[in-house]
Amino acid sequence: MVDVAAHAGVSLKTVSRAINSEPHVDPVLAARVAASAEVLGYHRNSLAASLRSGARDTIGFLSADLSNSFYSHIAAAASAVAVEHGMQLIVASSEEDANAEKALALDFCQRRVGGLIVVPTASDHSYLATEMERGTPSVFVDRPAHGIDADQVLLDNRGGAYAAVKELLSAGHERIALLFDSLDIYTMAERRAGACAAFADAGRALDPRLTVSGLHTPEAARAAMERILAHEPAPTAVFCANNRVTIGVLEQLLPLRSDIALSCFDDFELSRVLPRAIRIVDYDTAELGRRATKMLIERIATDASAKSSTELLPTRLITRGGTSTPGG
Amino acid sequence: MVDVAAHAGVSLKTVSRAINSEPHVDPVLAARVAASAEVLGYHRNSLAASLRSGARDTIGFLSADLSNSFYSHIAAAASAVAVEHGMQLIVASSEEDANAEKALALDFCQRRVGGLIVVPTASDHSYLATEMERGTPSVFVDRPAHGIDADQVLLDNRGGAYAAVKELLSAGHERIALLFDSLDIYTMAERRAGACAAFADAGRALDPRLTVSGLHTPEAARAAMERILAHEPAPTAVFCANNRVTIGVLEQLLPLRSDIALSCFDDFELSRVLPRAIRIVDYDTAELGRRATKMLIERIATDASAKSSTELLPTRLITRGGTSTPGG
DNA sequence: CTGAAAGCGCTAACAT
DNA sequence: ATGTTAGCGCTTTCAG
Repeated sequence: MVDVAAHAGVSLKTVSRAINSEPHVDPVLAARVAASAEVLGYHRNSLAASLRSGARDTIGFLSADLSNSFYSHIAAAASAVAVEHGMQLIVASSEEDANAEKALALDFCQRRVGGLIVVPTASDHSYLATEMERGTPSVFVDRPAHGIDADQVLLDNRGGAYAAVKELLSAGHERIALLFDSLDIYTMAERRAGACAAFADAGRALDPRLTVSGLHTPEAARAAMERILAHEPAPTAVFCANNRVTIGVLEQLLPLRSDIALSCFDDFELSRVLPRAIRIVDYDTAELGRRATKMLIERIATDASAKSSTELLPTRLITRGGTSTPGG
Repeated sequence: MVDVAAHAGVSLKTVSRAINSEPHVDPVLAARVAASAEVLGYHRNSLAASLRSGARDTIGFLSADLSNSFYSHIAAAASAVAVEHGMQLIVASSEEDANAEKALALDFCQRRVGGLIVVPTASDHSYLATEMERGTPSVFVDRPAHGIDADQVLLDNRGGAYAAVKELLSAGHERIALLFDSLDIYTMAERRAGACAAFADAGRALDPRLTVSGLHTPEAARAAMERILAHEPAPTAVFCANNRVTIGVLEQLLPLRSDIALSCFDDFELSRVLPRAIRIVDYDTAELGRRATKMLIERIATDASAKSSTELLPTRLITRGGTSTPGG
């Protein structure tokens, strides 16, 4: 930069102003600076710039599992919004490890990110309180924060499950199987609560023999479905609480050409191609990332003192597969 | 940091050494420094550190389309390798826009990234030559670089297509339809070349009425398949050159309960659940990202002068769907 | 509208 | 093993 200043015959500060296209710079000088920069192959060092100015133009995105396409979609949407606002997204994945999450979050803070978007794993996030006070706000996505008061963007898990199960009940289904992943997972507990509420509103209770949780893989879900079909009078409907469960259940039911009604949380690739119809609790994944990023940028811009808020993204029931959405 | 030094009663440099846990530091002093840092709530500023030391501990990942799960898987794998090596990944998506790609790449360079991993869109990458000379190496993933000599990690598109089509020919199929996306896309041209080679080796020529390209969406592929079935004697086998084509073809064929043999490039979610068997040219997506990151880190570590290399990742033929992989 | 000086937080290169 | 001094590349005062 000093070289550019010398070459252009102006002061360092003028180069700085010209490079950043600040107002009140003589266009002639600005042009001369630009020319000199070009000749000398000058490249601005934005690290050095932000060191002195304290500007924070990058956002840290900390996912529990980036190779899960659900979260990578969120990250992609977040990145787009960040770039739109002249910021960049740094991403890292904690691989569902609470210690890794903490280490990565702190590393992001050392890099002086403007803020953190976290898909949390760790049960305790109080270590972020210090960072927030020091000027690094966080927003939590998909799962709530614990031990700390922060902005959040969550899905309406409870409402979505409620709507799906209520629909099955209204259709007159007497025997409804409910299949969940581990109830330790926040989203699962919420979805179960929604299902329970629908049953309660219909004046009915869950059938414990048709309600299974802890199904962590498609294979576990498939086996659970097989067991239910073998030992009980067949259910007339099944509610699958996430897409892994759905896939397992489909593996079991499709070959049987079963006409058991299916209602499932989470859409998935190829759901349209299914040879049978299926109801899906759908939502806008990218919107989770967009909303979180906007909230964070908003919080960075205004003062951190504002009360933290939680946004609940709506879900909707759609039909997929069968002949219902030809070519869709 | 000066405060910490004062509090601990040592010099600035000792604090620096202690914080970075350099060797040759009195453990007693180190402990005192750590304690003071804790008390004062000191956080290292890694931006300032790398400004002075010139260290470059972040990698820029520039994807053509991050919301495409294929690329986000690559990014996730790259991030994991980067973190393993004490670096972080910054990601951005050019959204298949050559200008955006250039702007983002240059922005990464301004941030003094250690190197760039690029899933290219732009046809011309000569603008990166300057950056490479100035010490920012690039490696290209999935698609080759143009107008510049750089490291690359590509799929064996040609070999995979060759194997798939050869298998169909060996099985005695007389009428094989070949469906491609636009041949302007590098991977498509390669896959077509592989298919042609298989035909040539069998002493046969492609049937132009059964060979369609430019199928950019599942719907276009579905319509193409419909047209072929309507106007020609039905093919006994179809080769789909990517997963969007495959989905479109499945939308057309599944409702018909057709037993036309299917051989498709790219695996996809739910392929196992298909009610019919399908041959798939499969590969390790994450490995693309891992290899690229390792190549880049290697190149950063050694001198940039080494000859650039191209790695070709192998593909393999697998069977999915039907009853062939129960529960798999 | 332009410039000179000071300094962001840290580390490299010497001392000691 | 520890301290001193200079300076990374830029921006921010504050003067002109």
